[in-house]
Amino acid sequence: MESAESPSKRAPAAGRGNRMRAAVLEATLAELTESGYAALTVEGVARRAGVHKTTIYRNWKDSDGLVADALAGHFATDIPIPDTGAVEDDLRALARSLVAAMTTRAGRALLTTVLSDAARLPRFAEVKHALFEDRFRRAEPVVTRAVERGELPADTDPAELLKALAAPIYFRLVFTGEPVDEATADRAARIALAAAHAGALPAT
Amino acid sequence: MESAESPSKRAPAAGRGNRMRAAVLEATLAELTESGYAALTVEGVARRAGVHKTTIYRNWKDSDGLVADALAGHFATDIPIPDTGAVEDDLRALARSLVAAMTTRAGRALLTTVLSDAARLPRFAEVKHALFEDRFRRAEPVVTRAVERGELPADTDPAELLKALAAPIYFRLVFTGEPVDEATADRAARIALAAAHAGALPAT
DNA sequence: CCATCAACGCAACTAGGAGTTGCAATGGAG
DNA sequence: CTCCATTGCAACTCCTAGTTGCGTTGATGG
Repeated sequence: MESAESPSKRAPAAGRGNRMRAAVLEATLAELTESGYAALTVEGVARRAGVHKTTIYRNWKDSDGLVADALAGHFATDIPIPDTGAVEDDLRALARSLVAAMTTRAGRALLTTVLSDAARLPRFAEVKHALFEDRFRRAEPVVTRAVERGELPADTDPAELLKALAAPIYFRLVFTGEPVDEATADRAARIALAAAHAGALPAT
Repeated sequence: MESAESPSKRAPAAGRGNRMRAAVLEATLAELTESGYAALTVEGVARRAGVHKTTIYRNWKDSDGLVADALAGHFATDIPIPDTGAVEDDLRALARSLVAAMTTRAGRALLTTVLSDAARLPRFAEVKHALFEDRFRRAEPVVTRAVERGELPADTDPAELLKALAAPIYFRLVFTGEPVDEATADRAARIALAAAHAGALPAT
């Protein structure tokens, strides 16, 4: 998404903008974590970043673009895809990775932000999509391998199984507010596996 | 939660305040549905309700109290508890009721509001609790009856089963944005049932 | 090493919502 | 029909969004 170079002109000062950008995005995440999306102010971010608000407005279209950038950066780290040779272990590993990523203070707050009504903005929808669709697609081999090994019914839908795995974890995180730990992850794996074995997750 | 009567004074004009209150709460829901929580303004609500903003400030502590009241009112309608004699039918009925309640435009928008960072305020936490804990508790007989009939393992945790039922539905609603219909409800019932039969939902 | 110019700092705006206050208008209970 | 609680209204203060013009700075090419 970076703009093309204009070779006739002098190169724009390289490190300065990047430092500023990093400071602002970090400050945005911190503000979101502490106060939430509805309470976010550009001036607050500017103060925390040690930057003037005009600088922010010159680099981001509006505060939503800023938040979207910050979230995209934070959730850019991919979850490792396990391959132990046993579905149950793989699913448990996936679930535990998810739990670990979402139980940090920042993870919770930023998840909340992604789910807030900001989600009606296209930029946020993209971040959300990357978080819940693309990530899941990357993990699908875990299921297809298990099917090939004969551990799961042949018509098991990989995406559906992964959603059945993630749903109980996100549900506790976001809705009931109950503690979420490795036991939660293991239980989610057990539920998803039971559903798959029972043939409750057929490809449509 | 109504204030105690003061018998020595004249009775406060009865119908007026109630009409105003209803108009304001309805306007609040409409604004939330259209624009979301972050974009909500007291003046906007006042305009839509045909009321002056001072009136709102005199009747509600702040805009959060207003939103909390509106949400509590909207979600006050309870879901009917089925008792068909067969767990599978009961669970399907519960799931379908949930889907019906949450797939209206207002239902989606208000669910989003409950999940927004407004949730860090105590008033919203109460609404959320009523929505996700109390409701579930009311539905627990569906599970206990099934256990008594021998349809489910004796150590099945009612709350866990109901959460396993609701989780996939909410997950699609809130996270992936996929369409949610009766087929989704039926699949959720199948997943929850498979997990229960497999003994994956034991009481802790 | 240093001049240059893009990017940043800064002040001063406009616009609008949050939340408050004093007073006038009104409508419902008695 | 009267009275007074409640609402309408205007005029505030304070804060943030977002913009503009100009002065300042610092990284880079020469």
